[in-house]
Amino acid sequence: MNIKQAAQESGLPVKTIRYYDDIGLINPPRDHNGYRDFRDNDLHKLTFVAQARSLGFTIEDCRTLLALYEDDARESADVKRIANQHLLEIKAKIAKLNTMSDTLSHLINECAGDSRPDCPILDNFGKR
Amino acid sequence: MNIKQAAQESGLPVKTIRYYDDIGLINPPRDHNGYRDFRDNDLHKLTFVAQARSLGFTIEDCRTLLALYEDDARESADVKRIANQHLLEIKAKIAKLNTMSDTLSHLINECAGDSRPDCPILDNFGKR
DNA sequence: ATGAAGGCTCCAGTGACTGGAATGTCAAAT
DNA sequence: ATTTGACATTCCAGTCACTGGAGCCTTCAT
Repeated sequence: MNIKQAAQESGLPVKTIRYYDDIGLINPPRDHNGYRDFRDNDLHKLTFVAQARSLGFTIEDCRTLLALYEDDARESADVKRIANQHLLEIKAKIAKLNTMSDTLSHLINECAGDSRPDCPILDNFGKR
Repeated sequence: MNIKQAAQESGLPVKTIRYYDDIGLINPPRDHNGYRDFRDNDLHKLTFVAQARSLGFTIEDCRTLLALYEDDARESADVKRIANQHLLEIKAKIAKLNTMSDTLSHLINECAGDSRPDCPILDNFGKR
């Protein structure tokens, strides 16, 4: 299967797939013409990575998870540890964004938003 | 005032301040020796940008907001519009992260996390 | 034979810094 | 007067995960 179809099946852009090959995340064989030839195995890896990335795992996480995926002797505890660590990071981000959201909402509420220059948002930014 | 003190007062790293100068966000005058000399005005801008950045505004937003900050004839509606737009983006990010968090939490709960290889997390990633 | 569509590689850019090297300046201690 | 150390400067490279584009090659249909 050529790269375009692999892109359609995995939902990843062609460019991204080539990038994943460049960094050694996948390693599809090549045809006589140099074209990548995607088999089931490569396609699985692509969907795997696509899923993991959509959950916010880094590429390096994906590399580790893929290795575990391929390792019949893995221990699910290893996977769970990585996932838990990542979950904590997600939650930390959410907390930070919530704080931002609250602060910003408050400022926006205070601001008249009319043609006058007075603006609590800017006033607040100017404060130390 | 030298850059180090400006960094302490604004809470920004020295490197970041130089970077803000490079990209023209601030424009402190130079002493005879080439050292930047931060005055009240520059310090205000630095704290302003630090605040805005901490709320997640992009550098380009900061540039616009700074211009409004310095513009006596501004209309607070302009500021409010930018802030509202940004608030929407923050909320979108939160929503996305919440989805990730939920999905991941669910998978983690399903995973035994012991020495056996069976792992619903990996299983799910393999699915399309 | 020609043209379109798809493949390939390589280079550069994104955002917002951050680290490091090489060099210059200043104030204080010797 | 010199030396040391802290601080300043610029410039280059790297981060992360792509993304866009140039230039070229292959395949397939007309």
